[in-house]
Amino acid sequence: MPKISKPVSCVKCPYKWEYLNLLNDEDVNSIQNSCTIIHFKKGETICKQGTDATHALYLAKGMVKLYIEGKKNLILKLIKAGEYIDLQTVFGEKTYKYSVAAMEDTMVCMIGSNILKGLALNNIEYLFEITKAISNSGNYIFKKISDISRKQLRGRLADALIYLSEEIYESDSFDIGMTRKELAEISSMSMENAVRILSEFKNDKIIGINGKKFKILQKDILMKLSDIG
Amino acid sequence: MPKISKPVSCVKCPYKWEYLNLLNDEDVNSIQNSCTIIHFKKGETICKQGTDATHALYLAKGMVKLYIEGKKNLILKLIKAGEYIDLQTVFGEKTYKYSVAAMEDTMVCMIGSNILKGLALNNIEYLFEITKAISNSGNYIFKKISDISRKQLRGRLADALIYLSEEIYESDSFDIGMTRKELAEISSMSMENAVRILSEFKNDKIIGINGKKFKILQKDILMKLSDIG
DNA sequence: CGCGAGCTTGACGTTGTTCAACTAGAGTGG
DNA sequence: CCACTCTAGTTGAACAACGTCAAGCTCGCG
Repeated sequence: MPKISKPVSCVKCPYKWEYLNLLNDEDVNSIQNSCTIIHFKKGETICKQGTDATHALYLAKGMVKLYIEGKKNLILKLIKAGEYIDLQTVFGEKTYKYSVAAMEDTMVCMIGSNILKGLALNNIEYLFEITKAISNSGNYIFKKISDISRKQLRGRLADALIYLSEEIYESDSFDIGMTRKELAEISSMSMENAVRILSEFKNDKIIGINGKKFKILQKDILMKLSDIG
Repeated sequence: MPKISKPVSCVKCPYKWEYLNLLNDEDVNSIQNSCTIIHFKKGETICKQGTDATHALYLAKGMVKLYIEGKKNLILKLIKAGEYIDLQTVFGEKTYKYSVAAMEDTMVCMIGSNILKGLALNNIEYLFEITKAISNSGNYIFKKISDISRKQLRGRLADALIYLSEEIYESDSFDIGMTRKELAEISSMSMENAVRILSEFKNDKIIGINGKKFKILQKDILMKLSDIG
């Protein structure tokens, strides 16, 4: 079960949102009072598709996957520490359109939706940054939907590998930190096909694989595969 | 070529955005001064994927399609009069992630990005409504991506027909106002398959078709097809 | 040592795209 | 007014892409 606590000081918190300092002391205080800190273990569900959002979820530490559930899951994106997970559900229709689960041990700050909305309405620069964040988070989805609906297996898997390398781990060598099944769910394909194409890439010396440790050897080819789809 | 003019009065405009009255006179004035009205004919491109947004586009009259270009297009949604077309490109990263084209004769108000952002920063209720609009527009895309990535042809075409009937034309009988190719681009399939499945639906008396005039005869079956994917 | 979860590979059937041929209707120029 | 052409729509058949099923493998853990 998740471990629950209260923040000691939001102002001094090393994990705080970069725009928190746009708020005055009183407003930070009201965040701090309404905030609950929850620790999730790897695999635990943080929010569930179909339920209503009652809190804004700020990801202070760790990493989560945001995915759509169904007969087969589709992972839309991974989120790293320092971002709100779900602002558009707080400011728009309040039903979650997706589920979120921890990819590693994770620390989440839950702030009551009404508290956050209330003080956004009191501080326009803060609201402006929130609006920017929501906009950019939406923009990412456009790329995803176009990639998934048009590219074939190799292109989609290349996309996933580039995504992990550039956006998530920011290195050519990384531990994917997930199962083959999850990698397939990022690329919207069956687990077997993900494995098959990984083997192809390995045989063609495009990537090196050792268990969950991946190394991108020929990024130009991956890029090309992503390009031609 | 598009026909260009200036607004006479934004306050008295019958097509104005429903939240325009949150602004004070001075701010409405600055919108009116910076606004250019453009009339597009059916088929004309309103904005082009890959270019940078310099203006907010408000759709006063008509209907447009918002689509991602590539070897094959994917129509993400149709937008009816009374909405901004692209707020997330104004408030987030300013490169258009999609193209927009007129589905019928259309009237668009172009308002300089900086003007709109500037007065959003002066009027918090206005910004709040903008934030809500951006959030909900993003939420729609989540449904789309999950439908497209997981359902098969029949389910996706059923989705498109239900979408046209419920969201766009709000009737069981409607003129689709687009080619079979565009209908296929909504459902992310080849034009030939769209035609084939339409014929199936027609033979099974699920829908009636006469040229571009469609009539939904057995909505429950369409719903079921959408459900089982 | 045995068990189970995750991984790997091959074979096969299904789904969807592409190519090709044909039809109907709308617009054009003689 | 009639050929001509062009585009949208329609249908069939071949082929490629992808998912599913099944079998076996490996590694960590009790």
